[in-house]
Amino acid sequence: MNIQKPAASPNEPSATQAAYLLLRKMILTGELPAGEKLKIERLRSLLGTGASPVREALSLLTSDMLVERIDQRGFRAAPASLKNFQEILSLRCTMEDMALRQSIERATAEWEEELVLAHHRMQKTNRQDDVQGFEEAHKAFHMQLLINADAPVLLRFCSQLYDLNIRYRFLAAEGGDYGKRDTAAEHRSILDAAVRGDAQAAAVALQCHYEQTGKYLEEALVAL
Amino acid sequence: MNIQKPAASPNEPSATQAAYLLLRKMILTGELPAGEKLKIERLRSLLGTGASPVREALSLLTSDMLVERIDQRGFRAAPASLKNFQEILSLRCTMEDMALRQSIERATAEWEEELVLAHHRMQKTNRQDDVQGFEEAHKAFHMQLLINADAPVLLRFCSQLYDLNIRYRFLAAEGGDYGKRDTAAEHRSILDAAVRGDAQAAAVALQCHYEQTGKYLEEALVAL
DNA sequence: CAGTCAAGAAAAATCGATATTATTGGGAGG
DNA sequence: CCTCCCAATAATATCGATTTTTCTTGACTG
Repeated sequence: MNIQKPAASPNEPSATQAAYLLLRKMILTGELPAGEKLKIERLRSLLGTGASPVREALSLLTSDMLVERIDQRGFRAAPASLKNFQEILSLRCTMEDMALRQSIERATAEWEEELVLAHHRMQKTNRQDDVQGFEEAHKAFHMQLLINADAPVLLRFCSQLYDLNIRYRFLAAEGGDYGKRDTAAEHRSILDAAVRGDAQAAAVALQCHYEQTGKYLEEALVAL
Repeated sequence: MNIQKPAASPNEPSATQAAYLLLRKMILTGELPAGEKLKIERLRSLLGTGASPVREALSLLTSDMLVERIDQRGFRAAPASLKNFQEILSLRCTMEDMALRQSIERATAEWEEELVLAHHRMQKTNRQDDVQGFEEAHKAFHMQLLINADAPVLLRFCSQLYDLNIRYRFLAAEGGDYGKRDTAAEHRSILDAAVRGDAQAAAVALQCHYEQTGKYLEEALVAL
């Protein structure tokens, strides 16, 4: 007849999941600085949970290359370096290029609509106003560009690399100032090319988007 | 007085590490079939250890895409499919190509020597005789080809993809029969080109190596 | 007879305590 | 004064038991 369990408890996530999400966010935003030792006891009390979920969450974060695990001597937030940043940027360029082209090649009406939607949602968000919300929408847009490639492993890699990159954005500028760039225009030209079905133009626009990001962030990262 | 640890034991690995290595091997070789539910209790008794190390090992294997984790309903061995195999093969082609070219570009005497050594060790091993040993040597050779690229993230991806691919080899043919292929010759031509410093030739030889593998395995995998 | 629901069973997730291993700081010997 | 070794300390890793959550089954209702 009706929905069984709508409101009250919409599937509470496990403690591990909660810990995973929170720790991930803390590392991405730099709240847990790169290279920092991650002591179980400290995180345990921070999260108000037992040691097991914490350890498991950290193990999962290892997969995302956000945490390093050294057998018998604990965990630490993955170190950051200019070199690492450059490698990530370079990998993103080739892998997202590949994914984007495949995605556009297989374009469907549904995908295009979702893409336009994702772009719209991102536009509607003001980064100054709601960093968290913007970041989510921004990632959603970029992933939507690629998702139609129907290549789960490639997608996963791209998602990982995206997150690793985000971390450097926070590292470079606490406030998240984008400088003088007109990212909105960059996004729009990618969107337009994608919707037009012009894989080549979209790929070029995306590359350009990344080169700009790279140039901008490298300046800020020389301090590392 | 209290004999703590006769230096004899060279750093016993943690239970988690042991569990990780064993489970990984069992999944790669198909001893734990693709898609199979991985019940903690069963693995716990199999490994003769507690639940925590098992769970942690499974969490780590998630990073390698060898295990899937579904919140609150446990773990299962990653499913296998022809499509997944093809994606992995295709990704390997582009990523290893990239890594190999970079690696050769930066060639040094030490690297070349290590490469020749790795090749020699692989040649010396007979797969019929010692599957485990051959597989290790084979992976060592392929990774040595790429290691000089000095790109840790890319290397990690390649290593992951290699392992995922290995799994399909075991899936396709228990005995590990390589059919009528002369893999030794293929390996040699890659090695020769690499040592010669001819990145283009090496990359082509490697691609060829993979195409052969792909063709061979696809035949055996149609059953999936 | 199909669908619903609840009790029981099974499994996952978590906790609290303990065993193990690394790290640190201080003192003896060189 | 420095180095090396050892005890004290801190942190990690692991265990065993308990708590939730999911899955199964079978009786009941419409």
